[in-house]
Amino acid sequence: MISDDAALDAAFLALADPVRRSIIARLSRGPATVNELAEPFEISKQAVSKHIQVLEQAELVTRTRDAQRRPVHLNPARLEALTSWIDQHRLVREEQFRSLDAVLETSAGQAAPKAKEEQ
Amino acid sequence: MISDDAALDAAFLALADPVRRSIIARLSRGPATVNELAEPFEISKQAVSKHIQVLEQAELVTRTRDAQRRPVHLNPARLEALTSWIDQHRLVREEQFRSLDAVLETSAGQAAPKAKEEQ
DNA sequence: TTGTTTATAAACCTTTCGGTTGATTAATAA
DNA sequence: TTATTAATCAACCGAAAGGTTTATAAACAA
Repeated sequence: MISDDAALDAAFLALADPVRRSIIARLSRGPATVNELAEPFEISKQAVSKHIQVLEQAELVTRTRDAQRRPVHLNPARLEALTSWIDQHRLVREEQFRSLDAVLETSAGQAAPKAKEEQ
Repeated sequence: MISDDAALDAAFLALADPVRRSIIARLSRGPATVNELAEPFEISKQAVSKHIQVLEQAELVTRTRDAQRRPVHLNPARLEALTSWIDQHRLVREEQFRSLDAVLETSAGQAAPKAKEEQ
């Protein structure tokens, strides 16, 4: 389970690009080589290679070796770590919106409580 | 449920920053004003205001009005949309990694010559 | 009215991102 | 050996991100 800032930065940033998300979607059906992954896109193979490096650095994918090929594999554990982070902050209290004024009144009373940071 | 590329870009990008994730974490405990949200950080309030705009544009948060204040509220639905996207691509087959060569053999059948033999 | 609080806008700077092209490495095939 | 295939490296470019400071707007309090 990651909760490290830099690791979350890298992972969320990696998913913030349609090409990389598309690569993830492809890999969810099984491993693929760079050439295979590059084929659907109109950008250069080098650009796709860079995208894969971004995903790899975020540890969302791993790579193996098969002769000249460097097959790319999804790392489902990292994806799960992201849903885990999100779930921890998804706020259940549905009434929070309605009781806004009351909440503000209360929390503005004293100096704002030092945020506890994500964990 | 969002699946729109631009919306996903914006949402994942918004989470790819420790300040913005920290803001989300804070908001998961209830709404807050810009000043309250800015207090824990060493950056300027203007910078925090920009971060909030990024979150707002990604529709991860919404804003209301309370006199001079512009309270920020979490939008749990958007967060859920992200976990939903991830879950759709989280690949269950655990054996995928082991059967790499077989998979490559199959998918490379028409594109490449003879793949490597079993290890 | 004047002043204070809350927040944004505008201009600017530096770093990073996503893309390109051309050269290079590594493994394999002939 | 030479050629082919698979992929990366390196240098470069324009656009966007994240920060700053200064100035402005909007609501309220006196």
